[in-house]
Amino acid sequence: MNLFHFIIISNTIAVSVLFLGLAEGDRLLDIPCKVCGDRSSGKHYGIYSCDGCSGFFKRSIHRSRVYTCKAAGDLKGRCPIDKTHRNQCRACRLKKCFEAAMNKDGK
Amino acid sequence: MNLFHFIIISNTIAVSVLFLGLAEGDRLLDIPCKVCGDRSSGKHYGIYSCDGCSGFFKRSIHRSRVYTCKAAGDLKGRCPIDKTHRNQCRACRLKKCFEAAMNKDGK
DNA sequence: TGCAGTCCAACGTACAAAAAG
DNA sequence: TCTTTTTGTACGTTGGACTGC
Ligand SMILES: [Zn+2]
Ligand SMILES: [Zn+2]
Ligand SMILES: [Zn+2]
Ligand SMILES: [Zn+2]
Repeated sequence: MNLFHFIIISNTIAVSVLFLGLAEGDRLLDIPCKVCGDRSSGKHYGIYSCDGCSGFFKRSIHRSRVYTCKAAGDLKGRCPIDKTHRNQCRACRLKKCFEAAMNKDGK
Repeated sequence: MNLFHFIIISNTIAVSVLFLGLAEGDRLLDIPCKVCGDRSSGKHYGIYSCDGCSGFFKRSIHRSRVYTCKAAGDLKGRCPIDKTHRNQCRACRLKKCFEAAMNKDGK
């Protein structure tokens, strides 16, 4: 949180103004998961993400998973990842996790 | 944390600005944590220790924790305690805290 | 001032439920 | 059907930020 404190004094008047700025770490509710759009419960592995994507990324990393997208042709690697489809293709889900800048060390 | 306080005074106006900045050399002492070798932020419970070991010791003492090392045979009670392994065995971490002379009363 | 206590976001482990095979 | 794997929630732990003495 940023904190600035200004005191301005003229002849007979003193004004003290305290600014508290909302910064990155402050609690902001209802920010959706950057991977699937579901409701996030805060930051996980560097980005706002839901418990599902957070757990999926954690398991994939800890076990060094390599997934393959089973779609064919132009559809390959382009599976939709939202709350209802996120479990249909692990390859595309993990890809989207990385694209959303998820990382092991929480940035 | 470094703290700079500037006061600028002209004829009829004084401006006081308080900057709170995070500075590099501040809490980063050259003396490492005697338990895990991570950088310490000063003395905690009697010895130079990092925030992690300090918090771990505090929680263990306040809640009278008793941990058991899960290693077998000759390895029992000899788990390596450094920055990357300190969370893998609470028993050995706490043991090392005591061996480094950590104590409740900070002396 | 430095350090102990408090707070809490983010983490890891465990597990019931669901899905896969 | 049965067995194995995966999912996502629950819950305890970690450690950095903050408060107070
Ligand atoms: Zn998600
Ligand atoms: Zn796919
Ligand atoms: Zn330490
Ligand atoms: Zn051990």
